[in-house]
Amino acid sequence: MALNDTIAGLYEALLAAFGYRDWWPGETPFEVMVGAVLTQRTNWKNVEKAIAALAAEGALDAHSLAQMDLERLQTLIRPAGYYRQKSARVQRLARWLVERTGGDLKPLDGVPTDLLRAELLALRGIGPETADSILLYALERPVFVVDTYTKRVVVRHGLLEPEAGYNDLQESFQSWLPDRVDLYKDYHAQLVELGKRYCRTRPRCEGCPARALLGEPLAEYCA
DNA sequence: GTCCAGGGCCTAC
DNA sequence: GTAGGCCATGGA
Repeated sequence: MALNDTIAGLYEALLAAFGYRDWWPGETPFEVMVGAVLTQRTNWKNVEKAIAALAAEGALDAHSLAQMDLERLQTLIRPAGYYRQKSARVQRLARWLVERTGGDLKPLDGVPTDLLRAELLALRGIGPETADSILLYALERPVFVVDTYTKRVVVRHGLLEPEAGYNDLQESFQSWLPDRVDLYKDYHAQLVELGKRYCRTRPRCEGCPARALLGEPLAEYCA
């Protein structure tokens, strides 16, 4: 079977197993942007608490966050962890948007995805996954988001070498899949669910819905 | 008590 | 250029 078919088939299998994930709830695209930073290496439940605190403060907009006192921001987002780093990251993102568009997301519509990605990556604290999460989930750009689970699944089943980097994984998925925002969104969500359940640092492969398509994982990962 | 979560940066070899 | 340390809260 061609790899395109395998990867497409894997999505169908995951969808059947887990159901549509309806990922990344958020009242506004800006809230999704903020969440992308807050969720770095952090359980989403904790992020929700931080976002709720920002919402209660009426601060879920670029202007509010751009000018908020840093210590106040730290207090509000504390439940999301790494609050000293994340407060600065969120504020840099907010200030970038204010300078870029006056604080609105609409004016970004005409900006090429590659240019936006470069601008986001230039912000300290915004790496590839955070930038791509913003592009895909907040700005609806067809960019595949790679995370640690994505790499684990792909490498353990021998689809790519362990040396493969973020861009290798991203380009591979984008070559394997049709260029569709809705598919990219849910596929990433499905891979996260798969990873959480079956593909942690210590694999628990019993019942894994990916095995039928991808085969048994390489022995070196099954110790 | 231990593990881990929807990363990214900085520093040392 | 890459391995290792660091950031921090909260739930299982």
